[in-house]
Amino acid sequence: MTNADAHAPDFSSRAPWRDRAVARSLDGARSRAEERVQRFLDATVELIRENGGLDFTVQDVVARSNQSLRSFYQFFDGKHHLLLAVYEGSMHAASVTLAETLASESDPMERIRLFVTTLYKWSVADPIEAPPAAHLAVRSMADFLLGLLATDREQARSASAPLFDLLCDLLEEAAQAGALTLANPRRTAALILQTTMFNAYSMIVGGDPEAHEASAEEMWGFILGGIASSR
Amino acid sequence: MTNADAHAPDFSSRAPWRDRAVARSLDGARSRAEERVQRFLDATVELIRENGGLDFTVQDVVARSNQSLRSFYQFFDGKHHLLLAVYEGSMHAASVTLAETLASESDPMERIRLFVTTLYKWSVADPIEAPPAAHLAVRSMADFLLGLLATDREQARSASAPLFDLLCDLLEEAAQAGALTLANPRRTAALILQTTMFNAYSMIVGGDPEAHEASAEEMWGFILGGIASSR
DNA sequence: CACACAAAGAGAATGTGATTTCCGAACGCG
DNA sequence: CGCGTTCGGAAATCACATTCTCTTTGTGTG
Repeated sequence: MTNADAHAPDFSSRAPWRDRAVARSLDGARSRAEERVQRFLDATVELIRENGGLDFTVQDVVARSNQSLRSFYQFFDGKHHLLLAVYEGSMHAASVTLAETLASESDPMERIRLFVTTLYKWSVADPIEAPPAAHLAVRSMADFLLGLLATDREQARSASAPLFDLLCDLLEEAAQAGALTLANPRRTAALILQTTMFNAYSMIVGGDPEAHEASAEEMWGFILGGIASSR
Repeated sequence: MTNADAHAPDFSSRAPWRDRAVARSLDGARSRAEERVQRFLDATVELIRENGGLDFTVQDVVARSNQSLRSFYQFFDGKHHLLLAVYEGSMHAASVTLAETLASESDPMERIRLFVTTLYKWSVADPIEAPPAAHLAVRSMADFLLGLLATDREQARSASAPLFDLLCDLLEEAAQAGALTLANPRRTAALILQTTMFNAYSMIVGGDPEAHEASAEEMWGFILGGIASSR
């Protein structure tokens, strides 16, 4: 959030006047704090990408971001809250990127298909060669997410909301267009998300850990059937 | 595995002759070792059931089973291997119980439906009020399973094999009977298992965390559509 | 300019668990 | 009876998360 996105001129990197102005106007302290928080988040994302999982230490995050333990615990309640923040950011970024991707497609059903296959690819992707946007391969955070589901249902729900809401919209769109009839759009959306995001399980258990390309369509077939029949 | 199952006479609890015979014939040491391993496993299952998760210490397991840390590390490489053993046992027990349940039903499609709805109930059940058999609510071990998927694909695969194989058989049965046409039974089986076992996600994300009863059928509808359309 | 002070870094101290190690008692066997 | 293996008990070690203390630095004020 520190940097403007790529479509707009990048004021932040060359414009000392702006820094000064912002620092002076908006309480200074606040923006400085936000910048420090962001440095922690960025360092965390880097670490997750590098080792494809969550097995890094808080020390690593601190060192990577050139800050101190003291500051870390000033801004975050603990590692758990850091991960939650990263997860939320990741889901949000994913939904934004997806929405952009979807903009080029107008057929409602086709939009849903694009949503599913794209998210699928991100979920299955090797965490190291990260997905295009600022979000992470879902796989890297899957165990955190499950832990969250067990302990803080409400947080899990709200963190997942961006993707969930987007998919709900897509489903209702399709329903409006008469391409689909749904008894319960919300639960259907949840089932689709679940099927897509936890696909690592079936990839591995079902053998053939290679054939990635084929299976995106295969899974879409499965989901499509599930949707279509629920009328 | 220490006790014979309920359908057979229980030789183990009253039959000193048998204990002696076994101990003398099969190398003695081996059976004694197996008994000790089993005590660790039993204690672990108890602990998981009691607090509905994996947040107990190795010390707890040791104390509960009246053995020593030293012995524990003699038999297991670490907590991870203990959990793996418990998970394998759990999946195996689940597949046995399911197979028994299925025996009373002859229609192939109906058998699949029974498989899915039963496993679903176990997966969603409150871990404390454990499922009927020796296996655990899948939910209690879900985060372990995901960790395993990330680190030891091969182990994850083989541990899940009992359920997977059983479902594969059911699918092929149905295919033989002409009730179904499947392009790739193995991947379909994996998708079904995934959808069923990780349903906690969609239960929570999709809101309505209560309505459990309805959703078993709802999910079966989703899966049925997915299967049926994949011809 | 010197001082008070909040912000931020360095890193030692603490606490919880997992994993290892050491020591001595109990047991099976010649 | 004495020897070697097995195993319990408990202390030692390690890795990390989390806290605490002390020092430095930047800033505004008299």
